Amino acid sequence: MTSLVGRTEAELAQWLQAGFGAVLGEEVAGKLAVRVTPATDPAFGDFQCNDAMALAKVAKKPPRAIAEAVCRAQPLPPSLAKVEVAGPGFINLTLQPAWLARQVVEQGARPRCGIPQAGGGKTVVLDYSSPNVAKPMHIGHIRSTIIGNTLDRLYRALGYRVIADNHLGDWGTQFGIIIKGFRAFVDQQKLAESPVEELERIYVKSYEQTKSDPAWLDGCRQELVKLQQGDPENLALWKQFVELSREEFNRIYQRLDVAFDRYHGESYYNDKLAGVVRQLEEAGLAKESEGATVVFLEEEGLPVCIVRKKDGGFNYATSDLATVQSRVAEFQPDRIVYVTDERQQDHFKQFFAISRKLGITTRLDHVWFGLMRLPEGTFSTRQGNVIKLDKMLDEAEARALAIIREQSPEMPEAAQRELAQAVGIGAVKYADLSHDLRTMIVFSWDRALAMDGNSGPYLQYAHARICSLLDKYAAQFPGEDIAAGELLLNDPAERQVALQILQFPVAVARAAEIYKPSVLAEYLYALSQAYSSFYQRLSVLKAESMAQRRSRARLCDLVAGVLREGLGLLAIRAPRRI
RNA sequence: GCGCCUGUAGCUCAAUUGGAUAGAGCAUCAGACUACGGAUCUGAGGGUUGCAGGUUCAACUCCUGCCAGGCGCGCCA
Repeated sequence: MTSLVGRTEAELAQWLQAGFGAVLGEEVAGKLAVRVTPATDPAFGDFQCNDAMALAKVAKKPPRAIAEAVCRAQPLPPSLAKVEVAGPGFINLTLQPAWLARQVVEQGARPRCGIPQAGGGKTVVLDYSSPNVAKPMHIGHIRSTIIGNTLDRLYRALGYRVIADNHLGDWGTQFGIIIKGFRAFVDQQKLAESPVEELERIYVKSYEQTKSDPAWLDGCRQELVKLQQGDPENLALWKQFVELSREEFNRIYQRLDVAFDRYHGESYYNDKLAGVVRQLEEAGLAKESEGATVVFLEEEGLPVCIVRKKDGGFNYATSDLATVQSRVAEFQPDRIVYVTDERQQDHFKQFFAISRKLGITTRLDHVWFGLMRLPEGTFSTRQGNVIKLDKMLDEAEARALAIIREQSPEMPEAAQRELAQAVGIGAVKYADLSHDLRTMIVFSWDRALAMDGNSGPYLQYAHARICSLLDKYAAQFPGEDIAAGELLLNDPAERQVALQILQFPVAVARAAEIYKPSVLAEYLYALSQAYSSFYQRLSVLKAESMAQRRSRARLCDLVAGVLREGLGLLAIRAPRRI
C-alpha cells in the first residue's frame, strides 16, 4: 500500500523498474517490486533506490554495474534532474525543482492534502477505550482511548467506513462484588456528589472482604448469578451504575475530542453467550474439564480457554466470541481491530484461534500497547494508587495556562482558558502518540506535559506562527494572491520543506497500515523542523522580489495546511494563535 | 518452568522493517541581524546499539546462546 501512495516514489519506481527490465530481462527484474524511498541524507539527492544490490544476487552480476547500466538504459524522465550511483550500488535520484514544485502544489490542491482514498469504502470495526463501569478512568486508560481514536481518524481519512465501538466492561464478576457491597456500604450523599468515586469505594471495600470472608465471596457470586438471570432489583441497580459511569466517561471523552459510533458493552451480548458455548460443544471444540467448559488449544500452542465457569457464569472469552459473531453478521467488515494493553495478548490469540475454528474469516488484529505505570509499579484500582484522568487533564491545562498568561498577557481571560485546553490536552496526547506503542511508559508529570522540544505545543506553535505570518502578508500585500505565481524552490531549505510536504500521504497511509500513530507524529515533527529552519534562514515578507515573497508565503500556507490536517488526525487542535 | 515484550548518548525516545557517517528532544556548554512570534533557530560535547557467537556486499534490525527488566500462564477483563 505504502509504495503506491507516494506519487513521486511510484513514478520513479516505475521508471527504474523498466530500467531493471531492460538490463536484466523482465524475468529477473520481475522478481522484485522496485522500491524508491526518500534519500537518507540530502547530500545524496531527493530519493534513492537500493534494489540493485538485492537484484544482484538473483542476476549474479555486480550490483554497481547493474545500477550504472539501469541509469543509462533510458533517457531521464522529465521529473529528474540527475541520477547517480554511489557506494555498492545505491541509485540516487534528484528531482527537477519545477517538477517537485508542481507535485507539491497539486498535492496541496487535493482534498485533505492528498491523503489517498485507499479504503474504498471497506469497513473497519474499531474496538477501543472500553473502560470498566463503576471504576473511574485513570491515566492507565488514556492510551487505548487516544491510540484508538487516532486509528479511527486515520482510517476514516483513508476512505474506510469505520465503526468505532466502545465495548464497555459493563457485565462481569465485578458487578456481583459491587451489588453486594452497594447494599451494605453505600453512602447516598456521597453517591449524589461523586457517583463513580463512591462506586469505586464500594467496590474496593467489598473486594477486600471477599479475600477474608468466604461467605461474602459466595454472596457476591450469588448476586452476580441473580443479575445474569434477570433479577429485577439487581438489574435496576446495574442500570443505575452503568448510567452514572457513562455520564462520567462522556465528560472525559468530550475533553479529549473522542466520539464513538456506538456503545455496545458486554451486556449487549449477554443473551447470546449460552448459544456460543452450545455451538462450541456441538462443533466438538468445547469440553468439560474440572466442572467448567473449556476449549483446548494445544495445537496452537496456547493455554486452555474457559468459556463457561463451573458456577455456570460466562467470562470474557465467551463474550468476545459472541461480539465478533454479531459484528461480522451486522457489518461484514474487512477487519476488526482491538486496542488494548499488552497483558491481553494471550487472550486475543486464544479468542482469534477459536474464532477461526468457528469459521470466522474476517481479519482480526490485536493492537497492543505497553503498560503505563508509576515508578513504584503498575496502577490498580484495588491498590488505590491511581492518578485520575480528569486530574491529569486539569494539570495539563493549568500548566499551559501559566505559560499562555506569561506569553500573551494581552489576551482576554476566556481566550486564554480555551487556548490552555487546546495546548494542554494537545501536549498530553502528543506525548503519548509520539512514542512507539509497545514501549512501556513510566509516568512522569514533566514528561507527559512537556511543552517544548518535540511536543504537541511545538507543532501548534509552528502552525500559529505561519497563520500570523500569512495575516501579515495579506495586510502588507493586498491583492497579491499567494496561489497566483510559481512555487520557487531554489534554496535547499525550501526544497527540504517541499520534500517533507510530499511525504504526508505516505506517513498517513503507513501509520494506519502498521497501526503506529507515532509514524505520523514523527512526520509532523520533521515537517515542522524543516519549516522552522526555512523560516529562520529565509525571509518571507522581506524577500527580494514579489515573486519570491508570494512563493514563500505559499510554501508556508502549504505547510500550515498539512499541519492542520495532520494534527487533526491526532485529535490535536491547531489554533491560529497560541 | 513455559510464552510474549523490552534493552540504543547522563535522561526520554527515533532509525522509512536488511542499507550509506545510528538520529531527535531534555539536560550541559557556546552562539542567533535591535527578530516575518525566542514555546524558536545555529553549533559543540556525549555511543563497543545489554553480552557472546552466527548469517552477507551490508545487521540496532534476521538466527542461536546467555544476562537484566516488564507482563502473562483455568474459572478477573
